[in-house]
Amino acid sequence: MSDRGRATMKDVAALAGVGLATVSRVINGVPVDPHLTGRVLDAARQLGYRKDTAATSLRRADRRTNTIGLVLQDVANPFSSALHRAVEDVGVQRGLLVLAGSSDEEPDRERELLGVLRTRRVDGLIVVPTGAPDGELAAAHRDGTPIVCVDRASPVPGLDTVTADNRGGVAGAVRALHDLGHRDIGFVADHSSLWTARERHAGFVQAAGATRPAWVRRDVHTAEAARQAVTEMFAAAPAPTALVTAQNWLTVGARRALVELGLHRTVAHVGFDDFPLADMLDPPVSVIAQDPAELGRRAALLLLSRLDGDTGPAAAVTLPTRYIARGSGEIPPPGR
Amino acid sequence: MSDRGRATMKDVAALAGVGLATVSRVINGVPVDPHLTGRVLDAARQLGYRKDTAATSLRRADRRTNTIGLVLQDVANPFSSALHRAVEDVGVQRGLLVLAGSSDEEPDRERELLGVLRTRRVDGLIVVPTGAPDGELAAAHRDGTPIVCVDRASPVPGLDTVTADNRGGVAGAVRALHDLGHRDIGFVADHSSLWTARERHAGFVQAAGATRPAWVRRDVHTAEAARQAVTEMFAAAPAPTALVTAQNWLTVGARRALVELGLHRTVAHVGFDDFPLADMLDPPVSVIAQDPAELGRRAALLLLSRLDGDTGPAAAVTLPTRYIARGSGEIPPPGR
DNA sequence: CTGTTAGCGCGTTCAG
DNA sequence: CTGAACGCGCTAACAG
Repeated sequence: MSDRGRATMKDVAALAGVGLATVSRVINGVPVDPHLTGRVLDAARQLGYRKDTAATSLRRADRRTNTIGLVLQDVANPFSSALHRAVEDVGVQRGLLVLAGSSDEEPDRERELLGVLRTRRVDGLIVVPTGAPDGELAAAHRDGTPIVCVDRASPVPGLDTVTADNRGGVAGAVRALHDLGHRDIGFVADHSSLWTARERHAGFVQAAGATRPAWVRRDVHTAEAARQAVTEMFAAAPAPTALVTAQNWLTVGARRALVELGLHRTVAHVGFDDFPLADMLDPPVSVIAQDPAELGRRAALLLLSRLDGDTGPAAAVTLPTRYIARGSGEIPPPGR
Repeated sequence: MSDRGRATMKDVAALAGVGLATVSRVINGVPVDPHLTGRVLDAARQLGYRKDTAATSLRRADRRTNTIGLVLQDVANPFSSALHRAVEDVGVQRGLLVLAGSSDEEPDRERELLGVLRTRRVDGLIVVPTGAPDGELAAAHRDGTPIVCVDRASPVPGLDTVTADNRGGVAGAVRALHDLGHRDIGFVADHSSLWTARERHAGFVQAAGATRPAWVRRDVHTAEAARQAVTEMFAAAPAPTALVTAQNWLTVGARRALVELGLHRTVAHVGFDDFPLADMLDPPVSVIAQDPAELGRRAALLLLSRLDGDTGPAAAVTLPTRYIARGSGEIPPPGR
């Protein structure tokens, strides 16, 4: 055996005094004479043998690497990391490892990541697509790599998707505000290049109808920008009596502005997407919650079924959202 | 060429009308006749060729896979995911991909993950160790795989470590409370099996000296358990005038208890580890902050230097913590 | 059931 | 400079 570098099957075979294929069989659980099995396992243990996944997948007929690629917006983002964890949990039961990367919403970075993952010959891909037309995604699809888009619609036709009912969630919350008596409702959303932001806006328009343009702020991307947008919105007269913010960081920035203006107990406020400690603010923040873990779990299960040979038409799973009334969304308009 | 499955170097060579080795040279940037280079690149583009990382690393002399393994407590935990992102950012500049997994503090799961990562022949490992003696870690070390332990001390002698100054951070915060006049200080910490929990406790003891046993609660693992522990601590007389909680979820649970008891504006409270929205609670929560991203960045840089051949003795980097005064820790004791 | 042999796709000799 | 031959560690097909 070589003592620099790891032991190989050949080393194990030599030490156990059996053929190479017998070692392969034992290691892979193919029935073999129990006596030989013992000798092989002993030799393997003695040498600290671990089989080489790269060589295995190179030789196997199906070329499986037991690895799936996961392209997220940002692995450090709570939404993304909850999704990541759910994918990991499903994968681990099948012996799949996850290669995760962050696109930061940049199409170039997304392409690069997908390229590297393709080079790694991952068995499948789960992607939160930036939405830009993406040759790598299309190429991976043509290569026959199963791909599931999650959280957002696919930029490439024919891919499985798992998304939340963004539109319906916002529309429902707006209707609830309307039922409370609110007629003047403001709206703050993220970059319109994002499918989710467009969907949430569509839900708002669907339920709120036409409103003053100054009360609808789109392409707001950071908590700080949301703080400014909301400050402006409520500095001018007339101001809305209720506010819907379409992303969790925007919700936090908006709340900060409302506190600064002394309006946080006066203006009704509902955010899209739940966040930690939302219930510990004063008043607690009502939200339209989606379940990132469930999005990830469903995407992973869908991918597994494709890996198992399911060749049915592309699935489009839509998961419901859930309104969580905590207080901030239940404030009535003035004079009611 | 094969149309099912991807194009190989052979396919590219055939299409370009050159030898296999020439394609290899062009793809790997070894100088080649510019005319041939063009033909090869054209053919590669035309076939959507991507070189196969598995085959590459199998054949290369150094066996590099350009992959590093990252074993975290939980990829979905904000601390872990911030660290993950920092590792990714350092790695991406070197073309390294990250295989991340969650140990959930379970030694068995940790061992299994490390085993799989070893099978993948990752170039290096960054691990938040559970602390249990771990044969896989030791074996990987013996194999010559560079390993950096981060956030916690290494269970295996001779590994590089990057940790925060847990002990000094807590001791400093306790001294600040003492300077404010506090003499009766409670303490709540996580499982004593965790190195960080033991260090933070040591820092508390070092600065606070002997206190009533009922005011020191260890092995408290969840926000809910912290809520109960703090409720009990302040239900009995005498109760402390200040409280230090040694982990962010425990801090949140403790604050919940203080609010329920109506003591959140009366009892001084300092938490270890910052968390989102700590500044938006009332009163804002003072914390001993560590920088998970910096921990990850330093660990990754240390790993890279090992990959570059640094064979110096094991490094033990300790990063300072930073006290963030927001209000809750600046409440004086009654009658002062 | 076991052993032998031939490649998987690529990098790296070695001749030309 | 280029191309042919070899082998990395393993599995699949075959022969015994």
